[in-house]
Amino acid sequence: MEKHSTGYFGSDGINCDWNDMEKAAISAISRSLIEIAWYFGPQGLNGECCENLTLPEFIALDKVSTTPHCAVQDVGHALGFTKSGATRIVNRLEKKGYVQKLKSHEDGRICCVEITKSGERVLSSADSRYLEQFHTIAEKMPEYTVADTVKLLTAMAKALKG
Amino acid sequence: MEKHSTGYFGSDGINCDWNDMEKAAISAISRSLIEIAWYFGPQGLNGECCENLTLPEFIALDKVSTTPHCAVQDVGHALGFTKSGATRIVNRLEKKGYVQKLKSHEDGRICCVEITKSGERVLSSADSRYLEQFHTIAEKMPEYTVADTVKLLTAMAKALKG
DNA sequence: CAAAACAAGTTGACATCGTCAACATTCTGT
DNA sequence: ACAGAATGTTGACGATGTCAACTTGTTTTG
Repeated sequence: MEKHSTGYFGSDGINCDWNDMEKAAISAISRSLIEIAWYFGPQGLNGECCENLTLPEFIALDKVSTTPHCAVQDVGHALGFTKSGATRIVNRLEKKGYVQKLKSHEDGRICCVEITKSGERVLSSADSRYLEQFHTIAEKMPEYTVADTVKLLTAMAKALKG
Repeated sequence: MEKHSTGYFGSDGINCDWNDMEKAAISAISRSLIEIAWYFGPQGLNGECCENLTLPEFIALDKVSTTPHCAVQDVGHALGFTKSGATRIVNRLEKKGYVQKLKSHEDGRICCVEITKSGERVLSSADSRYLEQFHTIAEKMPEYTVADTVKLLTAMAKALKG
């Protein structure tokens, strides 16, 4: 459970998963992770998930669309932003017409952010774009089926949250 | 080969890998990808690969360390930046003492960017940090061995470049 | 060989984007 | 009712990348 907290290069050979990999191969893992993160991240795909939507905006919009009575801070938490940053990204989405802000009836301090029809359209379009990208990549991995790749990535995403 | 170029939601059932997944599951893939990209990307890990190094800086430093006679623009290409942006990120690394610029002897226009000892140290430290993160995540995926996960991610990273 | 075209790198002006701190407004607990 | 806490907004700011114009050095071409 805590075996990695004191270093994963442990040379004692006990409780270490990395024994049979040389340092070079290990380093390759972090490069792969970064490669993937960079490719699908904020700078990848020409810096936009689809026309008119950056990656943080996509994530924010997704959060709004999947959260009933979504507060501004909920968006902030999804992104790891401060409440100030949350306000700003929600405002941007509002200016683009993808969300609207409504005062909550239960709590006057809270803004309920809701996705608009236009927002749903662009969200789905961005989704498609990512899927297309993924499909293209998956095709270049003949040693894996698409289903297997999807399964592992899904498990990994789930592990990130847990 | 070209089956996805006309849409991967094809309903004809021919040449379509997505048949047996509902739309929700498909959408989950792009969410997983984004989850991963966000986690390991520029905003993840507190916005720094390790103390004093952002993700673009890490990538730049890695490029420098693996490219003999690395020109400023080589760094730019690795990141998808303009030559102007490349100049700026190299300058930042230089100011931090992680690289140094030398005029090329073969071509007076070119700056050979070289990593310093201090740069190598921080690069390795950032590497470790990523590895640690990965290890933590991998532990939360009991259905896969670390080796299998590594293998797939490596294949995926390779596919991105190809 | 000289002039034009091209390529590498730098720089000033600028746009974007997120943080910090201070603030207004609205709840909550006692 | 009142102190304290929570939500959200805003001005000032810093970080970061682009664009266009420029300098310098190389290559091509007539």
